[in-house]
Amino acid sequence: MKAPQDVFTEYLANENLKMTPQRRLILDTMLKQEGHLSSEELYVYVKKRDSSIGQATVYRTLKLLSDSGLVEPLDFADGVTRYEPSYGKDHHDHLICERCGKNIEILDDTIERRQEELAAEHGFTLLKHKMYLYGICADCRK
Amino acid sequence: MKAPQDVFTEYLANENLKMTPQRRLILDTMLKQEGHLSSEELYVYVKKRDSSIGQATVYRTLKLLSDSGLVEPLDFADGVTRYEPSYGKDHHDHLICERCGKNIEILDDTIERRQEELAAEHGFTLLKHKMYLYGICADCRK
DNA sequence: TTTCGTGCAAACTATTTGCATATCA
DNA sequence: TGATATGCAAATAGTTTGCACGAAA
Repeated sequence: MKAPQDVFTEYLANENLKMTPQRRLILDTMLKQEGHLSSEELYVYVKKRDSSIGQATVYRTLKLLSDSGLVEPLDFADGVTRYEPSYGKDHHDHLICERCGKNIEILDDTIERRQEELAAEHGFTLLKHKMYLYGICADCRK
Repeated sequence: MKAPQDVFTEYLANENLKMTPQRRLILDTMLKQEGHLSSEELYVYVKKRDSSIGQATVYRTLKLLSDSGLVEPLDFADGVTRYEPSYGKDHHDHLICERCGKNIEILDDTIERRQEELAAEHGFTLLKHKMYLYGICADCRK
């Protein structure tokens, strides 16, 4: 599997876009973080490494990373778009504790298959789906 | 089953809030519309019936309707929160055409059941879920 | 008759964009 | 060299909020 940095560089070249130190740094920072980062959060980390980088560049780069398939936007419906590295990772959905915010990655073949079937039954070609389960985790229920 | 208007009145009384002509009109307008309305869209309809009503009142009332269980907020990830009447209606998910915006209500017992099981396997008590399937419909594929 | 609601406009938050300058290919 | 990227600040879009006045319980 290609390194993410190479994937990004190739994507940029393909689109007649350019690799820059900013883009390299933002991708690197994104990949080093675990879990789900908002643009704002990523911006904070990025600024620690290069305080001259502007917030707009982070927004713009995240869009590129998303278009190139390296990260995936998540939508927990709190008004903030978060991203997670997705390159080389299996698809998964999310199980979220409404009390403590705990966020567990889940995957279920039965559901995935039924989603395909359901779409087909309605004449749709399925492109993607979003599934979020919200509940209270065991710790919070104690 | 109680009338939605009564449900709303009771909810308000319970919360020490008041029924007003505006709230009555907004609920009534919401229920008369089919499908998924944003606050902005609802505001346009509401203004046709009473042009003195302010947009903030529509936002505030939608929140109350949501809290009282009469309507449900939807999140199609386009930056706009939409609502649909949910009182007395069965739960369902959405299958959305990315090209024409067609929006089909779907429901699948197998998926619903697996969602419960998945949550339980992780120690969660499931409160709710969101599932959106995105694809291209037959018409748009022609 | 007091608490709550309303309309208005201003405030807010997340994100996007215009522009002059700086940088990559 | 010429197209693209950057940082900044201003602009945008959806939504929320402060306030003085008006209305429901």
